[in-house]
Amino acid sequence: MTARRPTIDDVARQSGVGRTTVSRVLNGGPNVRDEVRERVLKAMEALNYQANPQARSLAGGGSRMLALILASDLEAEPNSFYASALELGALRECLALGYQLLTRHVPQQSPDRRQQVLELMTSQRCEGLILTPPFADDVVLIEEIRRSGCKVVTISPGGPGRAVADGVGIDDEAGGYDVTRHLLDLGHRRLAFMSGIAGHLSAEQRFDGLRRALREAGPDAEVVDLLRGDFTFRSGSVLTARLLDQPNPPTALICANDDMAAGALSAAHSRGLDVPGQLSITGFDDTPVSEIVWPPLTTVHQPLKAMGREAVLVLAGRLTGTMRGDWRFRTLPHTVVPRASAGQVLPQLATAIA
Amino acid sequence: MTARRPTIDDVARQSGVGRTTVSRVLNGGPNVRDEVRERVLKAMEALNYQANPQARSLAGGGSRMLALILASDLEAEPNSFYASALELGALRECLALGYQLLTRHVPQQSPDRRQQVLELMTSQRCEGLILTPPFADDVVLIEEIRRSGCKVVTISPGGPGRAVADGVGIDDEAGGYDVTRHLLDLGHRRLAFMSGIAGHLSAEQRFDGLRRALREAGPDAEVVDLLRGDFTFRSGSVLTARLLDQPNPPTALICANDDMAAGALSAAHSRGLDVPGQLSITGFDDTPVSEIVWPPLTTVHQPLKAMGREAVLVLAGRLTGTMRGDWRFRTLPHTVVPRASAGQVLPQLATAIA
DNA sequence: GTGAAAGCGCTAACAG
DNA sequence: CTGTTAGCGCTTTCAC
Repeated sequence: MTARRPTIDDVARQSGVGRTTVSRVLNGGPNVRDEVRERVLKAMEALNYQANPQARSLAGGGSRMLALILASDLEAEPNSFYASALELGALRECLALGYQLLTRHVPQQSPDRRQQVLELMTSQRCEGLILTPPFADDVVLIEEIRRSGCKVVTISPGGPGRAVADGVGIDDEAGGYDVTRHLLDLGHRRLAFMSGIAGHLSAEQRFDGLRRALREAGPDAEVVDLLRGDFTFRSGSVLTARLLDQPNPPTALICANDDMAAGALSAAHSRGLDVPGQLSITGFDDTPVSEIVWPPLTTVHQPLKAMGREAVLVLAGRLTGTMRGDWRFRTLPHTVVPRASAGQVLPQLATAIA
Repeated sequence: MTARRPTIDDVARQSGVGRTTVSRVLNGGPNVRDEVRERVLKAMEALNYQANPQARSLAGGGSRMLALILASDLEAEPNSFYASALELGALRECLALGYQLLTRHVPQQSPDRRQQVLELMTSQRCEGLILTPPFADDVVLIEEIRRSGCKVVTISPGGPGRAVADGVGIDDEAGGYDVTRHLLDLGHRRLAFMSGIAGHLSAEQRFDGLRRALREAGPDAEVVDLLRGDFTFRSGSVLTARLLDQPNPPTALICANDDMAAGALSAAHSRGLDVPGQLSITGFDDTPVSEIVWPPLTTVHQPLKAMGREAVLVLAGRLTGTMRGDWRFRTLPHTVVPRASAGQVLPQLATAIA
């Protein structure tokens, strides 16, 4: 029933060479005459041959398996768009380079989270791992992974991660600065910031950028509230509802990601607040969420697909030895995407404050 | 550097038995004294042994690899939430049962889409495939997969798929019926329906349900428009904008999924239309999108995680031989989730029509 | 340049 | 009940 797949020996026989030679052309090895290589390639074509990855990896050749590790919040819905975009970018590059990509969500609060990552790595014989925050700054984990001979690249490492592995990401501090400037330019002076979980260092840097922008803007601009969310829609809506309960709320709320901004929007709507008329809200990431909500979110675009692609490229470079030397952090460009959720401070609000 | 992983022989030596015996306890085989099994288990524990899946699969044992095939629209953003929920449910069950899960998005319009699925299957040595629409109704594909000795289970097959493989899903016709009844009960009589791509048969059945509900409701209830979308947010907003351009629009719009409903909502907002005051909108699936938008979407809950879980269970049953006999379709319960996007027809609108 | 031989870690007959 | 013997398809020394 099951048509047996052709093996390397079938190709060898068909092309009248030894098995080793086939293996050589398969792996782009040296010491094969062009004429012979040609012949082997033709036989592969004819037989529709494809190397068996299991056998290959068992025999000691690389497994050509990479893994993308994403943090998940056991009970909260995962930030699917963020994950998908990263995955898509990585996947495309893997395809182009002939790697396999495994994507795994690991509960970030789990006490054995490191163990889970390590287990995936060993059981699947991964050659390279892509770590997203907060794993990207888990120096201990990174060292353990490397000890097993696996390459590591981090997405958006906050600082510690950059010292121990290659990394890819945007300049988060500048992103926070830029979106804050955008709001300041619109006339806002009373701002609130909603951060994500504390371990997500690169997101924390967005707040550093906000502070820098405020310092530059002078003493009349201030952060009236600092809310600690967890990147979820729910936290965004709950915290914003609480924020709006207080007297003299801010005129603008900067959120560390789009999901929380969507939650903030929802809370504003439930109170019948006009956005951006009475409250401007901004997100971060520019995931599809920012266009799905109403009004569409002003946000900071992060080139997630490119980041995924770049991560694979780095891994491949380290694996093949093309890339050598010190850890490198590759900064990709970000942009503020002005949409309708952030607007000018209304005159009466501005004067009320003055 | 790289600590060599313990092999089955290490375990055998350590526990003083033959390699085969270890293999047997590994695979839960019969013919092992409890005392010996105990001893072997202890040795595995002590050595922190984990079977090498590559070797296992190469040796002819099952690869224990399952794959979830999702349709993607090359250029459109994927319906991430739908995919994630299905994946999460499947993944959890896989973990429990000791299977690996591979998730792959395949462009549904690609001429070689079947080839892509088949290639993934053979290259990864999958033992079972979970097919989502429209692949779930691709009888040719299903037969080809089975010919390779791989088990198949479909998610939401529309009809053809049910005749050739096991399936899991809700009663989509009833779902369409129920949400339509909900709207009729709210007083709506002029309805519009937005469908997804034509090949997605189970989604088409939702429309059958709508028609049944209308027939029951009598002649004054009617479908004033039938829009053909493609399940994306964009198609939802574009088509709705067009719909609202026409004179005498419907009072309610039933969308075949949440993403299109979100798009519809967005289009309504851009025109300053009150939802649900002037237009009620409903979605389908109850993905997080339905809570992210404003007002939250009335929708039909589809137990996606349970569907993913159930699919793996079926595959496992067929693989182990626990489940035998004819293809079975397992219907999971759905429910209408009333939220704020659908409301009563306003008196003036009702009379305007009368 | 090329091929023969020796495994990688495991499962699956087949004997005991 | 348990162990022995062959491979699964490939990469890798190491001869030629």
